[in-house]
Amino acid sequence: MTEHLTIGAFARRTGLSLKALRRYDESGLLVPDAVDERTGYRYYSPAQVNRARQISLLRRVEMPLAQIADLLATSDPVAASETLLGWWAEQERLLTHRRGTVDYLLDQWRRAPEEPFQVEVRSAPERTLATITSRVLQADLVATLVENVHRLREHLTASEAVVTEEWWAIYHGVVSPDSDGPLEVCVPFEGLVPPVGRIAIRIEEGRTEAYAPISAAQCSYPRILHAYDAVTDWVRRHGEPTGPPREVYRVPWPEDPTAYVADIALPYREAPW
Amino acid sequence: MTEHLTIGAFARRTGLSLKALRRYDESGLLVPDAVDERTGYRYYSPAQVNRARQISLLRRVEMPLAQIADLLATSDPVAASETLLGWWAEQERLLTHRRGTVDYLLDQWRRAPEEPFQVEVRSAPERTLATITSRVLQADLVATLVENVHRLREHLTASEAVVTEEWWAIYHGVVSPDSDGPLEVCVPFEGLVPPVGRIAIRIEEGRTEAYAPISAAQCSYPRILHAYDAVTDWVRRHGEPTGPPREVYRVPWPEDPTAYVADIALPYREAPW
DNA sequence: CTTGACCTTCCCCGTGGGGGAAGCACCAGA
DNA sequence: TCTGGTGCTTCCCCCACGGGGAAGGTCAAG
Repeated sequence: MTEHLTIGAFARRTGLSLKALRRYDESGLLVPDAVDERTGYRYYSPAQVNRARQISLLRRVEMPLAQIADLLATSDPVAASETLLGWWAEQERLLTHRRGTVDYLLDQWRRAPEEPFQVEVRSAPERTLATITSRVLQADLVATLVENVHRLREHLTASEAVVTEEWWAIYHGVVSPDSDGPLEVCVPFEGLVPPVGRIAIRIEEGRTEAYAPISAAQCSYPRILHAYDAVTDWVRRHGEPTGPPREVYRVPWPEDPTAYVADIALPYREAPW
Repeated sequence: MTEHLTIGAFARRTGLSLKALRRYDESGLLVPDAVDERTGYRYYSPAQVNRARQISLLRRVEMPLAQIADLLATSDPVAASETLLGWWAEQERLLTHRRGTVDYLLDQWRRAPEEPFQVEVRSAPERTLATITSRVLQADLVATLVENVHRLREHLTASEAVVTEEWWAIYHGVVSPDSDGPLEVCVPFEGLVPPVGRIAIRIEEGRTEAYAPISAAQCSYPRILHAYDAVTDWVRRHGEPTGPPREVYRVPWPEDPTAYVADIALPYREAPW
């Protein structure tokens, strides 16, 4: 049982190709037990079959070689299991997000005449805001919004400021699985409030903004992208944006999914043309 | 609005990188509206933004460029939707199968001392078989088994042959998401039966086979791989395989998941050593 | 000894880009 | 009109993860 296997025999036993085995040798992931110095022939030991099969399986689920190396370097099987599980959870998360993107594309094609969005213009006054800025991936977006609004409201009411239902989120960067903002959650108020921890207090200048009201049903990804598209297109036709887009929530979340829940707003300046 | 956009402006509007845009130009997937012959500058039209954004979204879900080209060449949005949906279903199917592979690996690490399989040897007599051979991917495996056994039994009983509960499936090739057999479903019988349609009648020689009995719980992917491993290892230690492995079902499917349901069998010859 | 199967290295191919160098092109301000 | 700075061009090399195949050396059985 201590005999050596040639690369071909080893390939048949493990389900790996010759090309793959040579590459894994090169990269150090799976080095033959012995290499004939004269001929360069690779000889594998039967004891290596197990590792090779694990590599084969991990490649079948498309784990990168570098991560396979890390994983198999973990001696503790419990830790290895957790690493693998974590990686796999990430794969499932990615798939879930992609499903949303596919849905959006299907939306565009299927009901081609998507109900149009009313884009309006309004002048927003200067306001004093309490804000929390964070980098967040799409998966954690809703939780982050809810949590930060709650923290801001708690701080403001504890400071005896006057707050309303109104709040908004400014997307300084794209929030997607590949990109994490930054995202600034804002609650406007009246009063005198100190900053604390990650809560900043700042003045937001007055501005003109184009906005589209959306319903609760339209507010979830990916349908919300249609509203962004509509506002962005409108602004491009009438002028140019002067800042990042935002979602403005002005009422409590309604029961009725067709009821108004928020505005997608984009500050802009009219074109000189 | 009929102005041309430089590649940089177009990139910002569409979320595609300069590199990507140049590559899409090269490959014909997204050719600029105009190219200055003298300078080589690419100029895109605003009307191309839509196509570019679709490409961007499809790339985010990792659809290959060639398939994106096909998809966007489809003029009928209904047909395009169906193509996209079909492709997406395939992605989900792949993920489901990969989850099985991951589970198998976790199995190996977590309960390291997997209950060992009893590998026995038996001599199988020559039999007359009715068989259906088909190429099938892992996803359709169970349905194919059930359906083909049913068709074979129907034909045999209609021909007044004597059949028992026993049947088996011979895996002439690996059945996985990447590989589709061939798979031969066999029902042994006594009597005189003509072939019909895809049903073949053949003699199977007697042979010696190593086998491991498994329970219903062990029969589903990926746990069943452990049984295959056990038999294959045993055979390698005692001789060499003389044919493809099979799953032999000898009793009706039991209620109790821990009850015996099948054998994983591998014909083999004793080693000359 | 021959022959066929098996092994070696080497290079090019693919996909979908990223990084960066070298060299023009464009536009605004002085 | 010159001069930046920015933007655009091509070109080449790089990544992962191999597949395909050429050219040539090796092994083992008949």
